[in-house]
Amino acid sequence: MNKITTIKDIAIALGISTSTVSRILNGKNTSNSKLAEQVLATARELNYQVNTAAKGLRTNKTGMIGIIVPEIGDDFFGSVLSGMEEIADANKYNLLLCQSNESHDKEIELVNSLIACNVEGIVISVSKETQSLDFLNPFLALGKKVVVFDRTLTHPEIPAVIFNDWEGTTMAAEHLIETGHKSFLYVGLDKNLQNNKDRLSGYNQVLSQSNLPLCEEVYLDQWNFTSTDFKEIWNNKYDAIVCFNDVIAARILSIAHEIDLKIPEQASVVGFDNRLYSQYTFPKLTTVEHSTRGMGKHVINLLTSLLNDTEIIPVEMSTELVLRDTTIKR
Amino acid sequence: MNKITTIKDIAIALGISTSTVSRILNGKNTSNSKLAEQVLATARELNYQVNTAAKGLRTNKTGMIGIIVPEIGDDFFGSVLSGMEEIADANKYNLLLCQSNESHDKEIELVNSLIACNVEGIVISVSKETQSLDFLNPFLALGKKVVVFDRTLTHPEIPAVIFNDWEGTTMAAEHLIETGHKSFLYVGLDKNLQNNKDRLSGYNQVLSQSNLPLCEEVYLDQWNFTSTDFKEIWNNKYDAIVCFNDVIAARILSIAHEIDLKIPEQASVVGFDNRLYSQYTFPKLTTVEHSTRGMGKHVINLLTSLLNDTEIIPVEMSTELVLRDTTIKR
DNA sequence: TTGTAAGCGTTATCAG
DNA sequence: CTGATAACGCTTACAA
Repeated sequence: MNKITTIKDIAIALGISTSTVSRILNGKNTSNSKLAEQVLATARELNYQVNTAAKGLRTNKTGMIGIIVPEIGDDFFGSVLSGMEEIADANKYNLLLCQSNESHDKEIELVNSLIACNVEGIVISVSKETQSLDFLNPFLALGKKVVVFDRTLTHPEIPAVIFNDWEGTTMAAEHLIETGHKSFLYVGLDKNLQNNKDRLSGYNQVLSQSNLPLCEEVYLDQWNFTSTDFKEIWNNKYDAIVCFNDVIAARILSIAHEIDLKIPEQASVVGFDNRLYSQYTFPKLTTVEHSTRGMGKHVINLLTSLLNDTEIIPVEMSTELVLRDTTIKR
Repeated sequence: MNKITTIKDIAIALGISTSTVSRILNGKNTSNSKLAEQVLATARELNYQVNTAAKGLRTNKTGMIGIIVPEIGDDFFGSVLSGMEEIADANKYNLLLCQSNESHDKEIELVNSLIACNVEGIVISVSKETQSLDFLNPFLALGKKVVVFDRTLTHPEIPAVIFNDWEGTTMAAEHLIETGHKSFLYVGLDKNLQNNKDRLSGYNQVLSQSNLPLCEEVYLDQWNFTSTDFKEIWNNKYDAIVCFNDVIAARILSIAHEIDLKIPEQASVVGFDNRLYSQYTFPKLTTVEHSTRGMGKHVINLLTSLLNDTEIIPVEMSTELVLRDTTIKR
């Protein structure tokens, strides 16, 4: 079993000191390019890899970022994570991945564990239980940085990255009203999420400008509501069903087949997210698209610029209405 | 800005040595429970968190596992990752997440970066380009452990975790034959993937036992094939279309609406994976389910037992046929 | 049981 | 430019 190569091995091989090796490896010896070449060559030869733990111990820079999301398996977070990894990798940061399983206690535990790992920063999307970001104060007090995204709460020292949800639903509302829709049912997930408020208010704002009644609101468990539940809610009262996200919209389409509710003939349906499967529903789902990978990229950009006082590279986080087959002119 | 608490701070606060603190924190001082209590209390009070980098430097145990997948945003890997995180967390391991973007060069780079982070083990699902696991030999030579999953290649020292894909498609084939299907089209993604061979051979084995012609095979890019492409392939020749996965099956259902191919009346369709959206297609997709989270759990179980010489806790990785509406009796 | 001291791999300081 | 030395936070012989 080989031992791992250290700078000491390189130093011995060339008969020089570890400090010189370290300097050259870090590009801090300007002249003496001949020696530099030798060191680099030997390093390559021995497949030297810096020990980031030792380096971090000395410099207090570990190049690690902690990620806390409620559920990794959720395809929304998966897509955001993918964008995060891309930018982190480009900036030589590593991601330590954790899931809170929607538990606030678990979040607190994870933050401590990330402190233990000496991460430089944390990006987090909070659990449903979480009421405040104050539990991150001990972490901030260490001079570390936090960015909160998607599921956010306000905190004086923590920047938040969210979609402009309001803009997205405004576009959807305008389209629906132009095509003659008059009575809106809004199907949400959790009344208190900031996202929910933004999406709902986008619809309501346009409705009120057009002198139409505001959305009636109903909140359902996205995985478990039944067709009977929905039939009663629907009750032939609405010509537009606007949903918090595509999961809910897809379930409604599925239920519509069961209760013989014709979409889009009897009611139009609009989702939110433009998830992969929204093009596989029948009819194909009209929805609001925003760039989830773009969000992930932006979050890590923001954090790394916080960590290094560098400029933020703008990332497109556009929103647009994707018209498919669940909406129709009335 | 607070400094982080170290064992030194605790030692000073109580007027004892750091070694004593260390021992107590690691549960190595059996008696003198009074002192132990004091240490623990002070640690809690100062919100002490062990510095895992320093600990790892000394003990060569970092508690970190590197994960390399081709694409984090893929919902299959997302789900596997979620299972991994659960077990890793339960065993006090942290996960370092990387994506190869299907590039073998990137994989090599990532392994080096994981060596730099001093991970104890790596779990990897290889890129499409990867032809051999030999690039992991330097890592293995360091006495570290590797487990390969889902997209696997054989290597004398690396255990592989895969689904029993053969079993799954065997069940599907039996069902289709019992319900009177006679001519099979297999739609795959990449002829060389081991998964692909297993799934295909599950179908073919049952067909040959039943004296029916084997599947005709066609391989398509899961995101980009067109309805014209498919119409030509289909050409009214098959009564069963069996697919490598649900993504392909969902696209075929979507295309079927366009080219006026009636599913399941003209042909039955079977997917593989039971992904979330397979219940949102129309008609709802018949598919083979296997536990992706279960796979993730099993992989980390296996790796941690390799690392600690502990026993492997069995995890259910069952396969079953989920009958929905894309198959019919002929 | 306790403290002293050395060392894990690296980098920063300082003297030459 | 280079090398000796100390230090980062922690664990572990070894000695007391």
